[in-house]
Amino acid sequence: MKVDNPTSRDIAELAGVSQATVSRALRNSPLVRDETRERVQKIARDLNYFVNRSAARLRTQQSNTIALLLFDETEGEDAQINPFFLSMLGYISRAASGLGYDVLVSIQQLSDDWHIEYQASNRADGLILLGYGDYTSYREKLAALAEANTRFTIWGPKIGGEPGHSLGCDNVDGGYQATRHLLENGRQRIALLGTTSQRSPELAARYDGYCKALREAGIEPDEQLIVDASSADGEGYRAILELLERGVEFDAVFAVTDVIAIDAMRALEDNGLSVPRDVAVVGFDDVPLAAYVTPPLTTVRQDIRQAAEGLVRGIVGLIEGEPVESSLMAPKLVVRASCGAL
Amino acid sequence: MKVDNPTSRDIAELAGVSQATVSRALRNSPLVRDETRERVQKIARDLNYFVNRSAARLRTQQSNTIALLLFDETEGEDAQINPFFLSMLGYISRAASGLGYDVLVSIQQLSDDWHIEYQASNRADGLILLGYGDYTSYREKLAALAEANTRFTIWGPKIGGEPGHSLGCDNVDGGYQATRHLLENGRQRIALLGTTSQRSPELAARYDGYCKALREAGIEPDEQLIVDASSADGEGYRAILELLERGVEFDAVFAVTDVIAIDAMRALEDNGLSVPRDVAVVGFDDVPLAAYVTPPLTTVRQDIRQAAEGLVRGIVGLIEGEPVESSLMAPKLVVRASCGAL
DNA sequence: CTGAAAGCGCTTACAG
DNA sequence: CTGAAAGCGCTTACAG
Repeated sequence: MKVDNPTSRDIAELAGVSQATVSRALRNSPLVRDETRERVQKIARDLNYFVNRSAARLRTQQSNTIALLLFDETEGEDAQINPFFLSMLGYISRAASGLGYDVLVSIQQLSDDWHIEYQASNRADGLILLGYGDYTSYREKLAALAEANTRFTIWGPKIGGEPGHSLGCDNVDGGYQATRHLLENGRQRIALLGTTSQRSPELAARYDGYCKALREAGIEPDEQLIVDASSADGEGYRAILELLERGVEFDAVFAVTDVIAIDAMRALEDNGLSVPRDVAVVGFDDVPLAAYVTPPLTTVRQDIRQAAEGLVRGIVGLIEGEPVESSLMAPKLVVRASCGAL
Repeated sequence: MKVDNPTSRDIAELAGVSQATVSRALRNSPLVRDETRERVQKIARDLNYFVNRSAARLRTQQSNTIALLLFDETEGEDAQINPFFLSMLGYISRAASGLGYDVLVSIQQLSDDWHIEYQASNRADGLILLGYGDYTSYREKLAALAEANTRFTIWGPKIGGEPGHSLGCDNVDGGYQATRHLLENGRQRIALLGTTSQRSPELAARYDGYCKALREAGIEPDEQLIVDASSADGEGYRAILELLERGVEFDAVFAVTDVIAIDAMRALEDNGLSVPRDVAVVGFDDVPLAAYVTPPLTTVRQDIRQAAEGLVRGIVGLIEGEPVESSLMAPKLVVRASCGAL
């Protein structure tokens, strides 16, 4: 009764049926009589038999696997993946598993060109791309994927004309919510720390939302209040210094990322400005640190779980031939102390 | 010249050789003449051909895939995976990819029992288990894996008698380093916040290291200085209050996790004790927050990358039949301001 | 409801 | 150095 690596043939022999019937019974085919099905399944269980997925894959030409390609921005040996994507991974894995798909994870460098291989080699039925939000750098890669009829979905905003399915955060709405919240709390001179360049479409969209909220309140965005800053170390600090140097008055700051915001808060305090009394601050992303800084940072949060589930639904839809549409998710304002509303 | 989903047969036809020769040429077999190999490979490239991995897997009975099973401690819908394991994932993926293996990721609940299936179904050649450090709860599962001849390696300390390969942090050494550092900086009355229970062997080992350092300095561990505390919210705070209530004198605290340490620092400050002037504090883990609290926390760090690479080497060794031994990695003390040494 | 048969696309011993 | 052939373990049309 002990077989080492049992196959469906072994089960068939023990059950006294054909191998085809075993296959049907294990897949709960309605073509099999109840009694037969149960007998076969019991034997399979007793033998610790599991369907050989390699064989099933070859036969069905499906892998029931999704490849999750994480783009690693840091060239070099030390992989530092954006923690936002890392925490998405947990939810992606669960959602995929719920739909019967395995998840293959790979870290990719900008120079890598293996994307197409995943589907072409039958290792995966489709791809989820994380960290490819900056379409401008990846346009060619994405075009090549589409050219090869690869199914993929991407986390990021759709600018228009890009191939493939995407799911993104409505960054315009996020910037709008942040700015509007400051306005509602009586702030009038709201500085923007970030970028207006289309090189970073996600960040530029947050700026657009900022402008929209201001104009809605009858305020024309003021060049003097806008300072360029990236999320690199010290950029937020430097931006505040520049603002102070300009001698322009301001009573609030909207930073397009939490990293910039936290850095900026330090600069404000160092220069004798109290947050939020003198200057209210709002960030974007809700990084784990945001809740722990002093004062705790008001920020805009993207629902990671919803995003993950949307991406999985998207790629599975593409794989199974259902219609899927690219879409944007509404972010949510998380009010803490730094904006002065508490 | 355009074939939709080319197979090795298509390449063979175009190259005017047999399908077997194509297979050999693509795998760089020395049996193939240089000229032939190059001709075949060029055609494959031109056609965007990739070896069908499903077929290769079935034929070779290998998947060249490692399953990474992350244990999720939070039962329920909201997957909150320990960030330490999440960041390990990046390095595991790279190391595996360097050795020619794909990585399949799955989040598992305690109630799940799919572990065996991964290898039995040919989805993976072996498993890496993360978050299964508390052997006592998993002993049965691990025994079942071993019983089924599943190859696996586990992150955690080996207590003795457990089946399978493991790689862990030398927690005794970590606790020893932390305590010894405090002693060297003149602290004599060092409180321990944590647990001595064998239910948490990793934490208990840190306590053992603490005792070892004290005894080496001629100090007998004092029951009065040892307070039970878990990493749950507020436990570190409560532990300090208990210590103060006992009325026992102390000039330093070694907390077995950073979470406890950070919580404890807050309690100390709230009770008018300055860190590190009155009480020096050392934690364990080097969580991201540790560098950002005030004062920055001195702590013990495990080398995530080294751990990841060790686990991958371990499982690949098992798969490829090389001898592998379970081992412990030495952690490293990261000196910041909270211990008073800076 | 069940079985005999074909075939998915490779890899590799065997023969030359 | 190359080819013909077998076979990995399934799933599924086809026939009854």
